[in-house]
Amino acid sequence: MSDTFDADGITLERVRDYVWEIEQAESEGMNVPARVLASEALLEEIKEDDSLEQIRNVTHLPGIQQYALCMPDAHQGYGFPVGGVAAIDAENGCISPGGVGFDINCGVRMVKTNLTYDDVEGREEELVDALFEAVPSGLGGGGVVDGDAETIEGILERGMDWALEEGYAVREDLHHCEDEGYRPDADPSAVSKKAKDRGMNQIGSLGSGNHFLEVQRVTDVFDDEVADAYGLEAEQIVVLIHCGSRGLGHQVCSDYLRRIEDEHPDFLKSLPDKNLAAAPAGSELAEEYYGAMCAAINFAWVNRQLIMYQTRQVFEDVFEAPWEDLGMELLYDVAHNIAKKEVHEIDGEEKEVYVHRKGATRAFPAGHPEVPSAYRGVGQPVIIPGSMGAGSYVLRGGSESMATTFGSTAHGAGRLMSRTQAKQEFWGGDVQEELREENAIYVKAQSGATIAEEAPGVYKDVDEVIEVSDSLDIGDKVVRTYPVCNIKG
DNA sequence: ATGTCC
Repeated sequence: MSDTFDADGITLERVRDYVWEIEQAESEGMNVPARVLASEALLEEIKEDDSLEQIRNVTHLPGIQQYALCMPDAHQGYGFPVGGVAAIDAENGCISPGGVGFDINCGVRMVKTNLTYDDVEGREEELVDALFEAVPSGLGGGGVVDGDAETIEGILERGMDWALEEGYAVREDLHHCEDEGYRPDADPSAVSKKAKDRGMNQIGSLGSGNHFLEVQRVTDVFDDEVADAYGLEAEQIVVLIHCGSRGLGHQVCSDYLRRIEDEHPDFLKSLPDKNLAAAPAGSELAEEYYGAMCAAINFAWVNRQLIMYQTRQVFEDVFEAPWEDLGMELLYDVAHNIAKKEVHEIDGEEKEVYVHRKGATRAFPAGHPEVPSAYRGVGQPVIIPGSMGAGSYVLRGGSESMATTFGSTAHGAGRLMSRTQAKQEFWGGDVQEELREENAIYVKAQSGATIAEEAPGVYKDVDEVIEVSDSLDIGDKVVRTYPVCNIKG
């Protein structure tokens, strides 16, 4: 077992199993070291793109605490790597839109059912067609709800509370959502009219890219006690919904990147990559971005709620029973592109930090006060989608997450290649046919190109990613699922 | 991710 890993000019030292460190070079402007949580096999893949340079650049941000982190699914992104975690002093540091990502509150929710695979097998096409019909997907406009200006304000201001008031949610849905589906710091007045206009006709829509709705079956139970607390068991049918804040969140990110360039040019010039653009903590711009981002977070939660609402209707039609009788409770909804003010113990003292999780999932452990009461005894559910050919995992927040990763773990399998490269390697129709004939997985998409971009071979091995999380006790395996049918943009 | 460039 070697103690260093040479990644083409960047040297990583092994701290312990699955923990690698890029030493802090103060002369180069690094404020802290960088850490990468990965097996050697994953590190071999991670080193092939710019992730390691990017995470080293992140350590230059003023006020960053302890170390910048790459989760095991890391790949290169815009400024920050996707799969990046950075905790930055909320008083004397900064907040970075690039550390959140364009798709603010991209995230995942899992809906349970009391159906088993036997109930669905042979009816996949009927189900996938009905879901495709009921859930708007693809680029551009068209949502479940036709919004006006007042609707948008309500959603941005109140998040899932809006959905409850309007009859799209039941109270229990809010309890099974990170932050109860509502960020009180949201400031709709900090969201541009252009962003609101883009969101207006996208309320309740999947979007494109890696976003999808997938019916799955539970294939493996790793922890009986926690699975029982979550209400999950072998052969059970569940539904996974993966999407974000659509054009609205994208526009918020673009607007504030532009304003940082205009209003803080000197600060920007001091950073190694202009795509790391950050607003100094305490500045008016930092407050406005935080308020706008929180509003976009609320929008994304309503978006996933409306897609779940439609899913419940579809199951009622197809399986001819009220959704309550079908056991279609929300297990949990997690955000994986987000920055939040949180208090963490750092060097023995409690400190308020902006925890940036860009392609990383909150993974709070048992006993944490922010874990909903139903799950507080075992830790929060962490939902990690794999590719449409691999299946997904439910983890529980692990005992070491607070000490190791500011309460975070991975968010997916992580890409192995760019979308452009994926389209050269795969053809959508072939991928779709192979999944159906060899794996009995029914995929329906607006665009063949999207299927190629999201082909299973485009992703890292989700089992390997989860092994790292489980071994480090930051997110522990509870159940694994396998796809039944999938709709996407 | 995204009305894949204002």
